[in-house]
Amino acid sequence: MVSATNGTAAPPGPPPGPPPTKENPYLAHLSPAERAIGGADASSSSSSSSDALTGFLPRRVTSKQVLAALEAPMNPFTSTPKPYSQKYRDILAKRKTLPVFAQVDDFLQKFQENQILVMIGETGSGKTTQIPQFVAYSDLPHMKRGPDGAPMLIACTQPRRVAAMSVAKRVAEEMDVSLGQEVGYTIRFEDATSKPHTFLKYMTDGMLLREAMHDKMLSRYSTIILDEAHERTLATDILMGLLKPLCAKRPDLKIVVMSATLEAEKFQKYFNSAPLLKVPGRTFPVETFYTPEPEPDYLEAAIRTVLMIHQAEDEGDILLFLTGEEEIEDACRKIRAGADELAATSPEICGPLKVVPLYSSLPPQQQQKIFDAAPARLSPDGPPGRKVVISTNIAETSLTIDGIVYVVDPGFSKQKVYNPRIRVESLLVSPISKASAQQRMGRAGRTRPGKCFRLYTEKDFVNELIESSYPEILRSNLANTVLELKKLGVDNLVRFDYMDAPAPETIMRALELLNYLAAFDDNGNLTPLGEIMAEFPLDPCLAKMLICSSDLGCSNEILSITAMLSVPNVFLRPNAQRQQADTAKAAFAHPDGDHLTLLNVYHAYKTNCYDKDSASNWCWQNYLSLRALQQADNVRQQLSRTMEKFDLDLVSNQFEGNERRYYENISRAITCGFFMQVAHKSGAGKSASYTTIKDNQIVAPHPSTTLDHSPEFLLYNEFVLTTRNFIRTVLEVRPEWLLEYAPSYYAPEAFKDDGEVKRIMQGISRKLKGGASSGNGSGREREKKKARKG
DNA sequence: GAGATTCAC
Repeated sequence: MVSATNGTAAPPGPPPGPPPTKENPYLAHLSPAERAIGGADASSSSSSSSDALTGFLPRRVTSKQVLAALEAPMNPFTSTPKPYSQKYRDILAKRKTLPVFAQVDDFLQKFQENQILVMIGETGSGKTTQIPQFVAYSDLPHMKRGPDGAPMLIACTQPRRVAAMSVAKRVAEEMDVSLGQEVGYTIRFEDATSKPHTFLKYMTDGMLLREAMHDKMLSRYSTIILDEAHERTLATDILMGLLKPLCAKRPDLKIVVMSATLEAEKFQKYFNSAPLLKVPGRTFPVETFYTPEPEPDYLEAAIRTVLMIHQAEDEGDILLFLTGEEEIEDACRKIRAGADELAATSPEICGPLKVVPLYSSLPPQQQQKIFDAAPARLSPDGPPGRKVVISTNIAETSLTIDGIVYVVDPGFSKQKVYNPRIRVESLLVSPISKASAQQRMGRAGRTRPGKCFRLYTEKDFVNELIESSYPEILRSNLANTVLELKKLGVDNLVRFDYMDAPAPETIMRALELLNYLAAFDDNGNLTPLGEIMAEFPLDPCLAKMLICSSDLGCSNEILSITAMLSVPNVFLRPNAQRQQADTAKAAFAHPDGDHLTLLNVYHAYKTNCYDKDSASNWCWQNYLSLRALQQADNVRQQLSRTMEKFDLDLVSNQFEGNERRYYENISRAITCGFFMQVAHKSGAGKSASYTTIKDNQIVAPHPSTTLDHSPEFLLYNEFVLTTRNFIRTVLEVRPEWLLEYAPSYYAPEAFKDDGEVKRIMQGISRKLKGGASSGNGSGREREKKKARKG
């Protein structure tokens, strides 16, 4: 039994767990009544519901037993006995044809004999729906009780909310139970589970990570299944790093890591050579074509290829992958023009072509169009119509379009990159990985055999494309993650067992920031403030600003601003109506900065939108995104609950007759969180420019700003690297506040170079020291006037 | 005087 902790070759035998008792070593964790499943006590009223599970020994279940139980008359998973419905049997017949079903035996054996199991299940294998059910027969979580008296749980994590919801719904149907009872899901803003009944829970990976913050042992879970692990989201990576050592402390906990395609070896190796189970997929063959020579202009080549397919290939829809909104809209226009020309010149060969763009910021109504049928042929014996969807990589994983037969893959996507030196995340058009290329190709073979046209050479595919995309953890600012890890009890962040360790500089940058924000003390330990900050689903700067706002009497306002900053841009600016949109925005503009403008918008939204109709009308008239505003409202509610939990008062300062003060306190609170993101003006008049403090990057306020002047100090929410260095969502701040709320960061000694900012800070701190002896307020007031002149 | 790749708490 020595190897039980590391998931390697645990010999067949009693599973690790509670100490054995006389009657049945495997049921010791059950209450006496529950132990009777073996058949000894048949008099209890609930026994009939358990008939199907008679003879089941937890984690020593055979495929024969499972297959028999699936055919039983009564559902053994419901709390009161219930006969299976006809629908259940119909679905069961279909389930049995899934590739995973052929491997129940293999799965159960490997699962039961090992603590950790790695599974490769290709698309269409049925792994996401079936494996958790197989685990349920083995774990019997509904008959065990966790530390809080509720049933034990099987978790299956997903990177996306929609997947968690839709799979849970499907599995509830398959098990003939109601969604939210025995089978449920948990995603942000929505918990469709029932504590006394749920034993199988689908959830987003981020949600399980949040739960781990409050229960480090994850003691309610008997098995955790990490699905889509190959996507390597930040949350999945952190979860893997937490679960690996947890296995030693929880010998009864089992882990299944499910992944598509390659890289299984990497997962196996990481989890101490865990065994591997391969399940074939069920897709149609896709023939792949490469270009003989590299294409100098992929956009032009893509358009040409789509039109070529339209002329020369059999009926079937096309999916083209491009990198972004602008490129997609551009390609749509050009392909429409090309198709019109073809239809005019050779109507006997080319039928009608419907061109549909797809990207995430498109309103849902427009996104639905990807599911429309291809246009009909113009005459009964004319050439068939065709649909072409031009999409970002949203169609690679998040959205599946049935009926695609041809995929055109230029080999590029926009990817996030992080530069820790200047603490900036930016987007870069980069070559995709082999794994992405495979994924794109697979989209052609979902309903029948297809073709994939890669607009690069085979040689480039083999030699130039990396195997898999870099995991998110290597491409992100980790401030938030580092805070979370500390809260999760990870002491040494550098020695944490990452599957791929981030650059030390990225971690150092995060630690530094958290130390300046006073979330970490100088020894790198979490402060009481840091403990609270970690509870907010926010970036550390936002969390700090929100927490500070209570003392400044403006938490209601900062709460609204935080929510607005946490959702996509609320301002719409359709190409054809830019001017009208800008005029509409001007009505909300606050001259001192965009944060205050956002506050105006939120207030206006709340006063003008009291029902569905008023909301959509008002937003439409004001060029605002209703979707984003509703989301902001949702976020605001969630944050206010966290505020209450920590007794952070929700308060406002008086506005009437006190406007200047009202806004000043809001600006001060924002400064508490964002003092590290401030730029200083150099030069004057039209030649004025801004330089970020300490990082010394030359930046310009983003043209979308509502600021109407050029203050000496400008705080920014975001640094964006596009055509130039822009700072977006900016706010005028006073240098005295900087020194007041971040004395160590702005102490004159903390500046390496002698610059103007250092001199200003020297001046202020001298005055403050002088003023301290002569009282408080008046000295500071004089200081402000002085600073404004300078 | 610009321009969002996608998810997640």
